[in-house]
Amino acid sequence: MQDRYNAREAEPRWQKAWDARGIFATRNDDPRPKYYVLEMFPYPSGRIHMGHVRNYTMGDVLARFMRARGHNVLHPMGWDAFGLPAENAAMERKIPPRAWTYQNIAAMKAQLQTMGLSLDWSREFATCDPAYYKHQQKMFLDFMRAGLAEREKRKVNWDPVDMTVLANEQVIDGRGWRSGAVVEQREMNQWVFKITKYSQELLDALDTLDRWPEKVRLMQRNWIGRSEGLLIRFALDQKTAPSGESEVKVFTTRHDTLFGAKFIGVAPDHPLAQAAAAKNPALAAFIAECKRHGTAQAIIDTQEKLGFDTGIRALHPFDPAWTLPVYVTNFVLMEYGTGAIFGCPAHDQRDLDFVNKYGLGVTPVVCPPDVDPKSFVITDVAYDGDGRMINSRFLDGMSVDEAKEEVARLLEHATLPVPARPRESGEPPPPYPPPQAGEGKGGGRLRGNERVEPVAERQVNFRLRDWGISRQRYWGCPIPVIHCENCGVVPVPDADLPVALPEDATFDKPGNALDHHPTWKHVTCPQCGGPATRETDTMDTFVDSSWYFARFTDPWNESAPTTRPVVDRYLPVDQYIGGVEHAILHLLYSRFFTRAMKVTGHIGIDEPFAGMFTQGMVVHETYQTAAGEYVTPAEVKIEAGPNGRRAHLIATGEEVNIGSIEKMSKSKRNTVDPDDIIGEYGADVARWFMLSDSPPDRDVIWTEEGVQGSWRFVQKLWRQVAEAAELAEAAAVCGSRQAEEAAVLALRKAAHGALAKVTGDIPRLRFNRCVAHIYELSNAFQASLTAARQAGGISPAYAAAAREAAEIMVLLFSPMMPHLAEECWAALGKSGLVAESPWPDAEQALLVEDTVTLPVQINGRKRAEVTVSRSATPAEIERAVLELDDVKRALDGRAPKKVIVVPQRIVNVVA
RNA sequence: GCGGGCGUGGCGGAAUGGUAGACGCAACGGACUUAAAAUCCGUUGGGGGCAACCCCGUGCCGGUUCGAGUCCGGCCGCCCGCACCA
Repeated sequence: MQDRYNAREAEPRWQKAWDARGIFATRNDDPRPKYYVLEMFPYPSGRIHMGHVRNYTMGDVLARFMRARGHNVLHPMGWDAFGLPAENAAMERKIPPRAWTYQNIAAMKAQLQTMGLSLDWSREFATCDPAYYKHQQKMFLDFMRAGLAEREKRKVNWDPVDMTVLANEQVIDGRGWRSGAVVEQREMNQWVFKITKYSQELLDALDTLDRWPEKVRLMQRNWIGRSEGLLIRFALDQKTAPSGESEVKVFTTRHDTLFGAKFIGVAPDHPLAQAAAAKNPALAAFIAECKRHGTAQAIIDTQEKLGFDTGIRALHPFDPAWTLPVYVTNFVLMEYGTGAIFGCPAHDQRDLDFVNKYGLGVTPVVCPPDVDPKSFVITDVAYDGDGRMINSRFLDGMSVDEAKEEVARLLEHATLPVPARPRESGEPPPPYPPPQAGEGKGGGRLRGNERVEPVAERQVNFRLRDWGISRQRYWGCPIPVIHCENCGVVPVPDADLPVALPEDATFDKPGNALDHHPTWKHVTCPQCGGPATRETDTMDTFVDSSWYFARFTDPWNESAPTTRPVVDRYLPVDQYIGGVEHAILHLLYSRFFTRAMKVTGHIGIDEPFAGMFTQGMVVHETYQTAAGEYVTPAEVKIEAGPNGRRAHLIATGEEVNIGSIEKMSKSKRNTVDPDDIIGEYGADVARWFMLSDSPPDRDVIWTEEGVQGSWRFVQKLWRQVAEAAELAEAAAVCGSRQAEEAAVLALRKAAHGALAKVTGDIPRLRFNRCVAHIYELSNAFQASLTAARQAGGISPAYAAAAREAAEIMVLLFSPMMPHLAEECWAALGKSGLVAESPWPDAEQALLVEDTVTLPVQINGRKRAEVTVSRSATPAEIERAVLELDDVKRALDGRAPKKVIVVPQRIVNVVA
């Protein structure tokens, strides 16, 4: 046996051995209970980074563990292969997106394979493969038929640099999430998925996802943004209203404050604002000014609330003699509610700031408890708490909730004439539950000869918008529809799928290469046979990743996206692992998509991911030269001494500044290449270090010292196992020694204790604790071996115990360091592979002690210990404790006030 | 502004309301070595004492409890998410 473990030589050897036996290929007819482990599949950028190493190691530990526990584990991998970088590469390097993508996939796959992951590569696919996206196109058509995919004229976020439309979620601080360019608003025809049909359901079902991080559920809850309120129609004073306008609809959650109303505020792009601006150049200028600020200058906007009096007056719903001025305001959003509010300054800070600026007055209508209504005034801090209604006529004395109910009740029974002109835009989003046929807009009932509608209706509003999926890009899944002058929008017949991307697109001008292609879009209409054009928009890449987890269950099915019995058996994913940056978009879209697939018969469940885990980032120190340039960790040598750490450039010896710890990034140059680490130390060391120290959901700091510590531990394990193997061989020839019974028992207890702890911690993904338990076992093992060596002889019983401990230890670290485990397993003379060995069961008898040592506290401070029989009664324990010298001294002859005995835990004497 | 999370040695972090600091890193001492590396053995929250031991200590201030890092209330700080959301 070698005295050093050679990872570079051993790791590829064991990878080949696993491969040869095909042990990670999952069979769909395997009858054992299934367990689906999935890590978020990567975008094929060309290189893996440490974040991937961490993510995939965690999933692999779980997969190997569950496999050893007898499950039919599905652990697949694929490629999120569509996306803009491929087109950028095409432009910059004249390499077609497809070639670039597959080249990257090959490189990254080779890297992943050096990690020794227990992946079923037979299920691998890339989303850019027509064999994948043809099913996606099929589902798009199914969604269309089910009313879940529609074409709408929409105001969209246009990224002028990427020349594409972005979803609201992809606009961050008014800038494109990828390009960083300031986003413009444009009206365009867009395909959308009707995710808002599921707003309530997506919200409600969050409560059932008990194995998701609370943080992620909360983020989704906020994103969906449900609010209950009242939609109130304010009639306009006809003398002041623009022609054709008779009312303004307002959504409010504070209808209790209606008697504190001082103005109506409408968004700059509200129809009423537009109508008023038509005859008022100053107003038009104000609106243009608002729009110009619009997105980017959030900071300035938050400070100053601006408005412009339209001259229009609205009638108070409870008092036609009371009119409210209608202002165009810069703090009301067209995108939320109806794009109009009524302002109650006393109980809303924004309204108060506004009113104070324009001198519209303040009337408090909710009086806090324990405050005298007569002296209650509001000057510059609004009161948004609970209280009793005041200054509110018939509402006076009610609570906020009672007042809300009363206002809603009265106004939903009052009526106003139906406006003459149907609204075009500014309609509220669809109410929940959806209106029944025959109800809704344009309806109303008759009063005399006049059509009337209620003044108000209770409404639930959601922040969530429909999901716009059209992208003006080449490298994405084509939307399978055809535009015909005669027939309109015609779905591509199923038989003609896939609508494949042309291979010969060119990328020499900005915009959509698919649209620029000379021939691709010109087709005949499937309905009338006349000339027609293909849709040249492709789908948002989030569509691709919204169902890949389902496709993995049967990627061989050529005729359908899924095979029902198979997909229904494997889903939901038991444990999904990925970065928190996908907490909203990807996870919410996938949840919607699964429901849409259910409606269209492709799947039998609602929730795709039963367990979700968000892992932390990999962070690293930064290094800067005196000139302020960042340098990479590889260029730096660190020296540590009692006076701290110093860093020098290896090349020149120049001292560099050790800077803050940050997420690994190219710009800070603080990345560490997984290839370098695996090449130098081996995959097991990289894997082990990723699991050590930090809890998996927190950031982990990558340090050279830590990696070296892991490397030393690998060598230590190897030596220990080797020593145990030699002991076992020697056992037959050694004479027996009875004195080692205690050593045998202690060693066995250490091994089985660690086994029990690791077995409990892996399914909870508490890998840092698993690592600590394995260190502890190794330390105990080391101490035991040293003591045995010094005792001068080894009994067969001890040799057997050492061997058992070694085997358990190897099995315990095998999910984390699978190559080393195989090498050790072979050294122990075991036949077969660790990867195919069952997980051992701890012997319960070894987990309990015959005697227990309890800490003894006096007045809550630990002062002594008492060792008693495990089965001792509290009375017996109390008697033993009172005999202790320390306790006697503390009591000084007096009787204790109280003695608390917590069985198996602690004793507290109250003196 | 709203919501959530976190705050423990030199550092990363352990600790079902029950012995605070497991385990690792770093540092220091010793053994082995001509020497170094590697390895092995030990020390390492602060203060006091010759010692047995004693006192203090989980961001700060209070509270509940026999007992609080953990629960409750109020501050302070950091991180994350959302944000004129009506």
